Amino acid sequence: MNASNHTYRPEPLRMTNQRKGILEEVQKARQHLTADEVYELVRKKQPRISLSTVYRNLEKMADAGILARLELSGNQRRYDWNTDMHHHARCVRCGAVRDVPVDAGVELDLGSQAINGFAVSGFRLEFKGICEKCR
Amino acid sequence: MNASNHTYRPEPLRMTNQRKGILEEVQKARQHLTADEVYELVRKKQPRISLSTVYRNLEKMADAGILARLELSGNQRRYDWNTDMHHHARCVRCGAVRDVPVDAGVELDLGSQAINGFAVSGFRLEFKGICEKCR
DNA sequence: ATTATTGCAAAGTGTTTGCATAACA
DNA sequence: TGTTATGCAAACACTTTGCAATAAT
Repeated sequence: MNASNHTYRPEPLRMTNQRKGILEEVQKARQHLTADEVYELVRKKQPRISLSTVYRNLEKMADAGILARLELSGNQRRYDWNTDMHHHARCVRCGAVRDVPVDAGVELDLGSQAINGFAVSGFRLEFKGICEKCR
Repeated sequence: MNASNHTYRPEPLRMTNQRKGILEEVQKARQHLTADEVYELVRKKQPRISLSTVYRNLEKMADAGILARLELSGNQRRYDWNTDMHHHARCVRCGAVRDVPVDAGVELDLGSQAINGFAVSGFRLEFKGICEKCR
C-alpha cells in the first residue's frame, strides 16, 4: 500500500470465489450496498464466507479501482459499481442513494484560483432531497 | 427537531457549567473539533466532566442550532461554531478543515429542474486539496 | 513452493444509552 | 419541587486485525 523506494509492484489480486461473489453482487445491485448487505447477499451462495472477508475485499477492490468507495457524510460506507466520476443524491425520506451524472444541471466553476489558500485538487458534491418514489 | 401536532415546546436548555465550558471551547477553537478533542480541552478546566456529557451536549447544541454539526465524508464528526451556510475544504496532507464561503469562486447552478427525479432541497460541497501550510 | 487469502475470534473506534445521583430553574 | 443534566459503566454499530489454516498462482 506504499510506493517506497523505487520498485513499487502492486499486489496481484487473486480471483477467489469469495472475491468473485462479492464483485458480482455489487455489480448487479441497483443500490449502493454496505458491507453487510453484500455479506448477506453473498452468503446465500457461499454460506461459509465471513464478514471480514467481505470487508477486506471491498476495500481491496476499491483500492484497485474495480469498485468505488462511497462515503456519504455521516453514513455507513457503501460500495458502488460505477467508478466513473459522478455525484450522489440522497433521499431524506427513504435514504435511497442515486447517482447524479456530473453534468446533470450542475455547473461547478472552480476557476484555477485557489480557494482560501487551498490548492484544490477535487471536490465531492452530495445532494439531498426527496426522490421520485417518495413524493 | 419535529414540529408535531400543534404544541411543540422545545426542551429548555439549562446553562450548566459543562455546557458552558463545551460551548466556549468550540467557539474559541480555530479548528473544527471532534467530541474527544473538546473533551480534552474542557477537561483541563473541569477535570470531572465525562465524555458522554460532551457527546450529549454537542449533539443537543447542534440540534438547537447553537453549533453546527459537521459530517465530512468518511470521517469523525466535528463541530463548528459557524452556523452560517458554508462549505469545507480538507487538506489531504495534514487533515485540517477550513471553511469556504459559499461564494468563493464556486458557481453551482442547480436551475429549478429536478436532478434525476429528485426534488433537490440542498447539497453539500466538500473540497480536498493541499492547504497553504502544507505546500 | 510461494505468498495471497480465508475464517474466526478478538480488539478497536466512535458514539449512544440506562440508571441512580446531582444541579438547575 | 419538578425536571433536566451529569457521571459512570456498559452496550452499540461498524470496521480492522492477528493468526493459523487454506487456496491460488
